[in-house]
Amino acid sequence: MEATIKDVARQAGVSTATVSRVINNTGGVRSDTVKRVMDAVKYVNYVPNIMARNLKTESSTIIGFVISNISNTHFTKMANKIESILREQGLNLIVCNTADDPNLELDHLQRMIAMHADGIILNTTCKNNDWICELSHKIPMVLVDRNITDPVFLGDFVGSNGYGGVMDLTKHLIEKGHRDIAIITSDLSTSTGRERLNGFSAAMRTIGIVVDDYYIYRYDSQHFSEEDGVAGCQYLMGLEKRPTAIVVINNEMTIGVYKYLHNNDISVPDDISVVSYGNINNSDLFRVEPTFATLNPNFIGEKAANLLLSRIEAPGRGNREIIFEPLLVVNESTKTL
Amino acid sequence: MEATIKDVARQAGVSTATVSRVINNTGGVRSDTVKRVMDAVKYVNYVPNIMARNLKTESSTIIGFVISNISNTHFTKMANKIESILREQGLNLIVCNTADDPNLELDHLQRMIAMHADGIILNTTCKNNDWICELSHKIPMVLVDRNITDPVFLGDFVGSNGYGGVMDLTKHLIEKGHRDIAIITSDLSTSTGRERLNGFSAAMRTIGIVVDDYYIYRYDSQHFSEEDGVAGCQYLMGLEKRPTAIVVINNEMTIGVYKYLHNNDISVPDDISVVSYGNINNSDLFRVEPTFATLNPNFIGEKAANLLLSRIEAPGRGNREIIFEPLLVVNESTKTL
DNA sequence: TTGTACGCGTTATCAT
DNA sequence: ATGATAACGCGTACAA
Repeated sequence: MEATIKDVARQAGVSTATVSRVINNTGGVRSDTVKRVMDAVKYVNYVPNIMARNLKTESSTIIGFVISNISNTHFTKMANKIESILREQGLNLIVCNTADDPNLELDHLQRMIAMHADGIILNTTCKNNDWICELSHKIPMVLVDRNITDPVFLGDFVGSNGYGGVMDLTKHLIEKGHRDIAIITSDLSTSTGRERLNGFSAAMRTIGIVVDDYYIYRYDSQHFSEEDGVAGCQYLMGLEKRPTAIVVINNEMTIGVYKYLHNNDISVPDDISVVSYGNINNSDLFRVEPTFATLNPNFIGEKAANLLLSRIEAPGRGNREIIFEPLLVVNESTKTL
Repeated sequence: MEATIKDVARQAGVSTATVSRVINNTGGVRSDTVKRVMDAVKYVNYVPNIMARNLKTESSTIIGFVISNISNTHFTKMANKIESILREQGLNLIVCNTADDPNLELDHLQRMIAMHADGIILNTTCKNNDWICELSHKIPMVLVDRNITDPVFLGDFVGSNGYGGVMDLTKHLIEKGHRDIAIITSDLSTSTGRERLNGFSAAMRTIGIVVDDYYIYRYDSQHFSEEDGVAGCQYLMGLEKRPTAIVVINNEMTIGVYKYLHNNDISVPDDISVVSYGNINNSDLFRVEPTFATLNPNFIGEKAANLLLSRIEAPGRGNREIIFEPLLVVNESTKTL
């Protein structure tokens, strides 16, 4: 079916070795034979078989970007940035979506290693930590957003200060006079989930409120999705005594919260204040612009790509961490009590 | 470095053939040897080399999804849907972003063919038509959104009726009394760009207006991006006599239009009416909900995935086309003159 | 039930 | 400057 290097060789009347030299331009071939080979390549429509090539060379030019939610613009913007940087180095980015399913994460990572990818940028589910720690010794790896704090892990991390960011958001509400402040958080087995909740708790402690498992205004959802935001908001709005403000710990869930409130004619910020950890795409066009803590996917993507490149150069180097400091952007979604 | 099938064989004290039989469970192996092999696999941490495997089997389980804009939720939602369908068949979706660059499109497609992908779902740049037509005879291919109307092309197409959709949008404006109607369109070498402009022209003809190259209210941008929407809007708002309404032919450009108008304190719909071809993510939260023609990425994704699956079964079958009929959703962005 | 041996398409080594 | 050939890791006849 597909033309192989042999077909080209036969067509050009040379050996496969020469063809190989030409298509990889290793040099040492007379210019007229180069031309003969090139013509033959065109003629038989030859495309080198990557499988076979990698089998020999023990390398691909593939970088895997494995993410938990391909519909979240936070990640797609990151993907854009990463791709543009890697492409300059002749590397090809491949995006894989785990949908936060640990099994899919394993699948994708297995495939990456099986393809002999040159590196991986991973937004992990945090459910395969041991396995990933082992993997990190075999392939250059950079984690984004969610960290793995295991001494065995070898690689870099780029994320944001979720503790400080959520603390700032919460303090902002406190300064506006709020006390009955709710939080919609998610999967606490992720580093981000824990950190952000801790930031909230720390801020609440300053006004003498303990946020524990029994804190009435706390909702721990399973995922970080819009649907989970809806569910969390529904729960909170169903309470006998409603909170006056909600802290939502990621952008997608905030959208869910906004939609629930809008669909149920609950006004922001008149009836309830809302703050979000992380930018929401196009939120400057929203009826009520959310107050949020900035998260910069371009920044994170750029750092991650560069860390990975330097790690590919020196795979054994020590772990590095880059933490983005979110800024508080105050908009219309919070009112003074 | 990496453990190979030989290491497993040595460790388990069997031949490589037996190991192969076990990991592919082809059967015909005593259960205790199966166990011995499995243990050895764990022990040496063996992952089969996909390159080598595919080199033998002449197949991968890879499906390429090559798109023009990974930041457009239209495509990421499609990706989610496609992935969930393909996964049931044990196929792995890989997403590649061309950013509407014909060279990147070639790169990605070359790599897909070189990886012996089992199929491709493509949102083409429409700049490599001849090459893609040839390619379509070598690998099962389904086009989404943008079509290639070349008799040589072998494959399926899933898209939407851009002609009718934009015509409906325009007629809606006409019925509201608008006459000075502008259009922001894009790259007319794409099938979608042409079609949608034609729909607009047809509607305008019903009120005796000719939309040609010199039609003052027409802006042809290069890409379909938000930035191009901004530029188009800026041009139109700079005209001596402004239009009273704008038809924008995709969702991203509409966002650009919205942002330009918002940033320049031009009110929608009081100062100008706007309609969009295609849904805008979260537009139900917008200050002014846009009137738009629906585009259903889930629908398109589902159809595309299923067409591809059936084409993989029978690669030579005749071309098929599925056209989604957009619905007009009237919201607040259009006012009666 | 298990093992031996060949070939997939490529690159790299060693001759020539 | 070019060619013959061994390897890469795997699956699979065929043999045992």
